[in-house]
Amino acid sequence: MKKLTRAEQKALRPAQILDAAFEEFIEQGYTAARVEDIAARIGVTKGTVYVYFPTKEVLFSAMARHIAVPFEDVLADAKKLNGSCAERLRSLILLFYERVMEDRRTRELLRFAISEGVRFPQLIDDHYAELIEPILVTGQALIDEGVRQGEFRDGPAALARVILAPALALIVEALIHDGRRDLETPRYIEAHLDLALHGLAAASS
Amino acid sequence: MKKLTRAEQKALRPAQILDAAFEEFIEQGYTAARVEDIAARIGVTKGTVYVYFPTKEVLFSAMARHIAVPFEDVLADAKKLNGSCAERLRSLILLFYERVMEDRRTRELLRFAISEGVRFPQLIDDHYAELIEPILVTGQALIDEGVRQGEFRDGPAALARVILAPALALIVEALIHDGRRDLETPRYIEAHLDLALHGLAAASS
Amino acid sequence: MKKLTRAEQKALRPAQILDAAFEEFIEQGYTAARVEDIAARIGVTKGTVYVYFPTKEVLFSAMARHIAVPFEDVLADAKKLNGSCAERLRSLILLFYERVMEDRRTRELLRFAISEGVRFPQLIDDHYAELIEPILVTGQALIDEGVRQGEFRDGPAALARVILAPALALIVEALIHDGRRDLETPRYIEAHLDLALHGLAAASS
Amino acid sequence: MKKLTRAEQKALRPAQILDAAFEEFIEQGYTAARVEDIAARIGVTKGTVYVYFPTKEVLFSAMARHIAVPFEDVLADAKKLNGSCAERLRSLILLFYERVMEDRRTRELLRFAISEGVRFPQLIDDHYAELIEPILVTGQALIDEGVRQGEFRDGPAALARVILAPALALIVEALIHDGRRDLETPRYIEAHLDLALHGLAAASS
DNA sequence: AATGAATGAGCCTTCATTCAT
DNA sequence: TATGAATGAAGGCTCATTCAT
Repeated sequence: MKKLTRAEQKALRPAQILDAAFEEFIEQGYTAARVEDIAARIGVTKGTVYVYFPTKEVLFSAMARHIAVPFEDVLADAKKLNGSCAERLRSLILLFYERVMEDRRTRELLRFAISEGVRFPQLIDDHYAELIEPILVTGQALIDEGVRQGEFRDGPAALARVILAPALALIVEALIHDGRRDLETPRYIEAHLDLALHGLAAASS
Repeated sequence: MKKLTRAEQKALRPAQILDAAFEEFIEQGYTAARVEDIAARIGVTKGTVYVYFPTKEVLFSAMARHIAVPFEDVLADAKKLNGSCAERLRSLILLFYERVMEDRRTRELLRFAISEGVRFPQLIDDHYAELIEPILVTGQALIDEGVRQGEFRDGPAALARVILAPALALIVEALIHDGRRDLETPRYIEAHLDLALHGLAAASS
Repeated sequence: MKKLTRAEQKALRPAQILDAAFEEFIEQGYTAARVEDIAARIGVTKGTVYVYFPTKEVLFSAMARHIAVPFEDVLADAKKLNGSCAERLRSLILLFYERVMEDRRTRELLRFAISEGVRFPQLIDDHYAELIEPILVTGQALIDEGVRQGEFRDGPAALARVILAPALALIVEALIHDGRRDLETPRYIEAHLDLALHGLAAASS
Repeated sequence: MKKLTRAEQKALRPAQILDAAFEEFIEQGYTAARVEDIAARIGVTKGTVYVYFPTKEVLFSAMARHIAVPFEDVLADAKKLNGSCAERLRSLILLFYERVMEDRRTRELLRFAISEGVRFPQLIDDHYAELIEPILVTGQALIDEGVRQGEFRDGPAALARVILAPALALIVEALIHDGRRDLETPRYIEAHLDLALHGLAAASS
């Protein structure tokens, strides 16, 4: 198991370093994190990190991109949903909870967006455009379709950002309490779905 | 106006330092902020900061408490609301937007909760207990009253955290985009109110 | 003796540091010299050096300017010379040996010009224009005057750079052998004067 | 041309490395030069350099010896000179300009003698004994012969170091200005020859 | 109360050198 | 012979903190 060839080792190193960097940056923040501690997490010395990443800043950016990758296929899955608009909206919300809220890596990505945004504005804007915006666009398209079909009522509430907001808010609560408090996630999600679907429902329902 | 006695000067110093610290900590984060830059903001040297605060950590905690003060009277105002439960809920939500979302200082307090939470967990927990929890309790009490009075339907949606979540989410969006993008706040708030009130409304309404 | 006030100490620091830097840069060269060793020479820590000079590069430039100062009054003295042109040329050459060749600080300045010129071209050019050029101009004026007066013969040899060259060459020998070999300075100077004066002498002399 | 057998390649490697080292050491100085950059100049990696030279220090010494080789036959040519002593001295001086002053490699050797002398005193002393001293001895012998033959006057000026000094001084000027200034070499050489020959000429001439 | 010179621990980054491939 | 991943000892520079004035 421990016997990897040099070439194999090398191919794995960047991802290893990035994963270690993720943990260290989360725990300490960009400035307080030490390159040496990142290296130590995978049993190498700091020189090795510099073989792959020229500066701490580049390492951070690369780490952010690396972590964001799995985020991308949430969208792919969102496109495959079936059923009435209400059913599909419900599924979209649930998908968001499962894949974003419940995945530590994407959750922590939001922490970086908030805490290191001043230092890496470009990074944040790119991530927003690539990850968040498409989900909002998908959600909005779904809502608009529901309105056209008479499933949802036409009114100001038909705004995807607001409909999905409780999921974002729960991630924030999770980041703030960081395991020190019970979020009552199942009940929260149920309330969210209930509010969204009732709030959007056409008057005759 | 500029002529303050030494005694007056002295009485103001701590608040001055705390305000300067707030700005610097926001822009740089706890670790990257420099005591010397905080001092420079009010035209003194770093030695002066140490006259009032023994360490950078203590300074940060004091700053957080100092910034949180105006937050407290949101609650007082919330208690004075009149009208039907729906009207009062509406007012409570609007109050939250006006006094929290729109106030830079309380908004940035949330940034600290997210970015420095690992370093100052006690601080975060205290703030949550003193500031957020009472508002949620007040909101929940209002909703529960509405349910008892038949104004609101009885169901899972009747959860204050979810009802208020869009306001929290908008603050987060504000922190992330930091002025680089239009949040469409008025439309967002309208949608939030519309969703909350329709989502909670009793069926016969 | 050891009792200096803070203010006095501070006023002396820059010069102290610059003198220490001079010694260290000579012994090690710019790149190999360590700021910490410079500081240690005057019994302070490296942080202190950075209180006065923001980078090692700036420190080096400041040191070069500091060392070059005494150089300047060689020129002033050169202007005061009396006697025939031959006597004044003789005195100028001797002045150069006494004040430049025999002064360790100006001698080492030439080493920096040669060894660190690639790194600090501006510095070298400035020094050349301020220190060497005026001496050559003075020497050339003297020679030209001698020619006009019939004291010196008119010919290609009447070129100050060549007439003074042996002095420069001796400095170079001194830098190369660095005390490991006897330069026979008195005999060398005598030969230089003899060559210059006979070489320039009008045919009839 | 580009097709060399491995064996040929191998035989050339050391010289290639030494040439590359020469360039890099000139541009950066011993300490600042990087082994990796030396390797890159000939399209290999630093490991290769270590195959041939165990340390950077050894590499530097080897480079100095390698560069000095062509220097040696200046002497051989000097021995072949014909004509009167004045003619032979003239030729010797010109030979020195052509072969030393005008050859970048030997010129830069002088820079190393001055800048890295403290680090490699043995190297400098060896070079001096092998390269400079013989030339001075040859020059001195020639002058002495001229004196004996009545061609040159007997006096202090008859010192080879002083007679040849302007050539050394011009090399130094070349090193200092490094192409940023016109040295007026032809005129300078003419002046040098004129001064030397007039300065040494017997009184009756 | 305010200053700012001085400290020294600490961190990012570099690079000569090693060695398994 | 050549490679280049990995090491680890440095070294430049920063900054929280101290303290004499």
